[in-house]
Amino acid sequence: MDGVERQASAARVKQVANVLEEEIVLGWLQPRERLIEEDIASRFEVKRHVVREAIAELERMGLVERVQNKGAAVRMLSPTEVRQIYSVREALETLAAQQIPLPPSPEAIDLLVDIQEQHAAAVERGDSRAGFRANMAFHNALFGACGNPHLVELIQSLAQKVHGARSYTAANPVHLARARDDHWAMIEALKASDREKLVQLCREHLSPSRDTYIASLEQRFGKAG
Amino acid sequence: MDGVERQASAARVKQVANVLEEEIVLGWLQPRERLIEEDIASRFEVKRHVVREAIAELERMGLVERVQNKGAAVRMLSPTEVRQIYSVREALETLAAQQIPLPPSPEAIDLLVDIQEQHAAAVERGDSRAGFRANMAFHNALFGACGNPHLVELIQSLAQKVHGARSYTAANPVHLARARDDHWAMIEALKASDREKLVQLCREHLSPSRDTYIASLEQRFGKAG
DNA sequence: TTTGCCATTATTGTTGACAATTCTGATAAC
DNA sequence: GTTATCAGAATTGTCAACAATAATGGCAAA
Repeated sequence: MDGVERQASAARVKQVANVLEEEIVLGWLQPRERLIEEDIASRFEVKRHVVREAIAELERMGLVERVQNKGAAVRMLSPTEVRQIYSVREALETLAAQQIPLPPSPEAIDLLVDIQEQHAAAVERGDSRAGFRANMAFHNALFGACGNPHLVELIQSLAQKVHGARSYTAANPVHLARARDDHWAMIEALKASDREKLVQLCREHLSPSRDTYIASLEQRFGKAG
Repeated sequence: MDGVERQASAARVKQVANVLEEEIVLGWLQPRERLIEEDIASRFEVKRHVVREAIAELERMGLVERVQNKGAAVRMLSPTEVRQIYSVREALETLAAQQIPLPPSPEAIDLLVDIQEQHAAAVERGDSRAGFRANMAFHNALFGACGNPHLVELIQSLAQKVHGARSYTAANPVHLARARDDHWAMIEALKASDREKLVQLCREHLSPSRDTYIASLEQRFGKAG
């Protein structure tokens, strides 16, 4: 028996994919940067076929682009794509917000407050990695309250797609602080059973990161795209 | 040089996945039925790792379920899941219908008419396989006109998830005829630039297959689930 | 200096063999 | 007759070596 219990391979695949996802989101891996299977394999101490599955997962999420015999590279989203994705996100997230039963259960509130305290702490100490995780957890918990897991799944998948577009905001203190405030306001709206306010907050919560990304993109590469 | 040009493996994976998808949808593969990797591999004359990727794809689509060391089996959707998925489908498809620019381009109409003629012909001669394909093509073309590929992608993925629930309707002449009539009506609404009618048609188009599936499921397994 | 070609290297794709696990059916104990 | 146990078969998971392809860099010709 090994000292460390041997994980099921499915779990290892997920783990590798998650770490790579974070590194893309946080901008440690730049667009166009290639993902070399063997390098990743040795880094995570897994076999190459595990890395292959993880990369396939990232491809499905839209974070990475694969070309036959040329491998995978971090994907670059065009401003148009970003706009389209955010447009659908807005529709789905407001839809979910409209379906959250009000008043929410005390447990749901407690969970959100719990997560949000972690998020606030991460923002406080400038830990963008923990901030990213807590942010994702908050949105999952919030929209999870709508009671339709399939809707939540779609929201998650769309959020994942633009994660790559968030490296510009995920490390920016101003945006992080703003997100934190938004989250607290959402919790207040839930407590007050103010659906209109909640929906509005969800909608407005999306714009800043979208606009920041598009602006920085157009600045770097010109207005085309 | 081979007589048949050798396909890229990515294409072969897709092809295998598509055929298996059809067989699940048409009920040739029953729920709980296992998918044996080697059998499939020899049937399609591909290597096992190709089959594995294809099955992983089906798992992502939600058509099969995988268990560690036990393989994949056709997935059974509970009535609750079906209801939840259709609820999101309705939201997304009406959303897309609302975004289709009116009046539509003549080319778009021509394309839809073209596809729909194939669909009608398939219904006429009772070819459920061709009917399934044409039906899918019609919906892709229709919602594709909304101009947001990411929205279309979500609609497709949701449709795929409940494909397995459609084996009851996909082979039923009454339902096929009804779908055919609905499609023609949609084309008419497009021609008339009658958005309200179009949206209504899209919404009502979904109910029959959902209700039929749920009813047959509850009849077979009782009202639980 | 630049450009085109070629050999070398780096990387991905494919394969078959083997290991680990689960399923099946027969046998024996109760 | 039923249940427990176990060997063998069937099936999935893992691996390392090999093949195929694309990237790299050097060298010669202009």
